Amino acid sequence: MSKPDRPAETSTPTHERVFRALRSEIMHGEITPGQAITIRGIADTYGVSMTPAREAVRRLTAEGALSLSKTGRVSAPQLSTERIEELASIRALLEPELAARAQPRAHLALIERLQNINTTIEQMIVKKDAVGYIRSNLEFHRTLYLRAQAPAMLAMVETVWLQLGPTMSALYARLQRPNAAGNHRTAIAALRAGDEPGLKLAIRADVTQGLRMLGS
Amino acid sequence: MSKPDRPAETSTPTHERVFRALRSEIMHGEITPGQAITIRGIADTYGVSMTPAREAVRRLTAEGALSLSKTGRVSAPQLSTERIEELASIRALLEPELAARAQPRAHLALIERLQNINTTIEQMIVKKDAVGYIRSNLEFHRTLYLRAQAPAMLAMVETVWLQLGPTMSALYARLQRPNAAGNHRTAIAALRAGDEPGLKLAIRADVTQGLRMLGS
DNA sequence: AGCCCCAGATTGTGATCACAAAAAATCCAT
DNA sequence: ATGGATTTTTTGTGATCACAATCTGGGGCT
Repeated sequence: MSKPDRPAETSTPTHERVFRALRSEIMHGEITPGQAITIRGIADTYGVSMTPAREAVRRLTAEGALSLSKTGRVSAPQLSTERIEELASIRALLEPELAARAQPRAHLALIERLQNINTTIEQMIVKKDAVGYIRSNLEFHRTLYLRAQAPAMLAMVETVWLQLGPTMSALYARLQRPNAAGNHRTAIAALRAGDEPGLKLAIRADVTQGLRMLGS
Repeated sequence: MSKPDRPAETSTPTHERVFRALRSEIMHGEITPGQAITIRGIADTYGVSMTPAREAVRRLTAEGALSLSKTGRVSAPQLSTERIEELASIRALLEPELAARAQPRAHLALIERLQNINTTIEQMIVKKDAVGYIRSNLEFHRTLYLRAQAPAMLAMVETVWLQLGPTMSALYARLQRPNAAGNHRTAIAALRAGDEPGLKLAIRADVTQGLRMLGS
């Protein structure tokens, strides 16, 4: 009898596609701080009209990923030293909690995934690949935090990552990367041992050390 | 002759106006969870076209203030119990820190302002005015945190308030309000005494107690 | 009565246009 | 050539329109 069939699965809207693409670029540091962003530029970069481009920009500015001047011009934000330290503080408050919540749910496969990601991080450090380093570093944290079953808290942390993205990429040379892999190893060991205080400490150290000396 | 003169100071854009108005309504609990929101409805409520209404909705959804179904319909979010507790946890992590940062900068005038707001809160409790209670309660917290000089952290906390707004209003009857004023008094006393641990404890108690038993 | 199906109304989405403000390029007088 | 005024271009903003998907009632069939 062939019911009407539902072949036309509602495709994801254009503004959503553009939003996701831009957000990924910003979070992974592919945008330079202060770089001018124009709505029309986005529109014909992605081959769409102004409307979805504008909506994507609105969402991004709402998340603090883009800052707009009084005249409405948008650009990737130039973060002040105080702002960087503030965002680092937020990470230091939320991420240990996420790690602690993930711990009881972390099984062996997850730990192995984390180790694999960590070797990728080390490779990126050797290759001095800023974008690759940021991407795999965030993947490490996200992989762990996804187990926390705390989507709102994870979303909040991702917003912070987003705001830090362009700055971290621009100041990549000043980033204290050597310790990152070490802190991650400590975290993994604590995860294995079921040592919650140690895990929280390692994550906190990773976050604060990595972002130290970013403004000088 | 006669220089062009600059009388037309660029007025705040329409989408900004609509956004602020909607955001305030949501944060203060004037929207019922699950209530359907239509772009055209917003548009002719505020006497504007669809474009700025859509942009306001986009920003609000980016903040989690509105949730949209797969079909694109938007509504005030129905928070699950787990989500409520998660948001309460975020408040419990961030707000004590904001209070602690505000403390060294808190002078006498601020403390008096807080006391005045607190008496207003008590009046709202007596009058059983849900919206008034939420509004003045948030004003109490915001007044304190503004002194923390931590705009990013405050913005993050406001986002959480925004997400909780409709639910808090709907479940107003279950809110443990009697203790609110008491916790606030404890916080004020700690503020006066320069007792940072006491202040952080009072704020944490206020946040967690107030939101306890919101899902049953 | 219960259920299904279809027509009409509602709604989100994307494109296009007109307009004003701002930025950039150009020109002119010194 | 240089600095300031002016013209040209760029850009954000808001409105309107067309279209498809969705939702809503109503009517007819079993």
